[in-house]
Amino acid sequence: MDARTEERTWTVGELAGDLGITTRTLRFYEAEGLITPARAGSNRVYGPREHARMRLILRGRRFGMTLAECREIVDMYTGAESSEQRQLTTLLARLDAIAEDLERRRADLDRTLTEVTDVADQCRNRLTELGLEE
Amino acid sequence: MDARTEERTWTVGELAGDLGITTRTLRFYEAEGLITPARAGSNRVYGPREHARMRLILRGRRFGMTLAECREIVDMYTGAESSEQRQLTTLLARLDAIAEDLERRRADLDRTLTEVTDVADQCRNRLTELGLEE
DNA sequence: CTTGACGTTCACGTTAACGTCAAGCAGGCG
DNA sequence: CGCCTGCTTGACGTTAACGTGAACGTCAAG
Repeated sequence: MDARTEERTWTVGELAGDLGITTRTLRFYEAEGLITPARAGSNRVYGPREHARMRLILRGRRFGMTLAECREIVDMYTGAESSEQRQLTTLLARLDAIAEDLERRRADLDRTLTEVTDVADQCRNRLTELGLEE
Repeated sequence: MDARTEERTWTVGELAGDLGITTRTLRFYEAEGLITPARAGSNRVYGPREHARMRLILRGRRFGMTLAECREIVDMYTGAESSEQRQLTTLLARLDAIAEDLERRRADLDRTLTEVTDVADQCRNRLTELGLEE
């Protein structure tokens, strides 16, 4: 019965619930060419591949990337194995650029984090002072 | 001549150029209550205080915060010294929540970064393979 | 005195990323 | 059978964060 190729599938509603988004978002992303689920008749069928792809996209969104940027990256991921030498080279360049950007963001975030915790510490000190004065 | 209180000032255009944004953005932020520059006649005059405030806001924006969130944070920063005990407590709670969020983002970013560098490494391996085969 | 380069306010336009109906089909259930 | 639930495709509405232009003031240079 070919049981080993039986992969889990999701409907729009299921996947949306699973990912914490709405069905509208899934359909919108499809219209924008970010995902291409299979069809059972007219109904969308999402497989594990689409599930992973969506998680990638959503992570991109969390980092403030536009949908176009998300698509670019996800396409690069999925096309990484099948690429020819020339494409691999340009892909590698893009990946390095992205990594560089991410490291900049990381440094930025670290600075912000220490600043925030510093202010929080000042608050704590001020509070203990106030507590001792009265 | 009270020279020690002479602080550097900027016009809209200067500050915009300095921060890499447009004058429209500065005026918009003012209309939204994020900054309140002084005036020389009808012209806006920005001091070091506004400059720093803007850098804070822009950093918030880089992290994908909305202007409302930026305002909240910046207001908290500047109001940190003058606050009373009750306000300090709620302020501290907010700061801790923000720090927690930032740490989550940081972990997320780290995961992404390692993933990207992993894929890049796979690319490099694949490229050296291709180089050896021919 | 006119020409630019800067500033001002007011107001409508734009884009991304969805939300929100509307109208209709398909299947299961009491 | 009627109803409910969940799917479908449009199509229009919405919000944030500015862009863009109009219409005007002001000051220094030529």
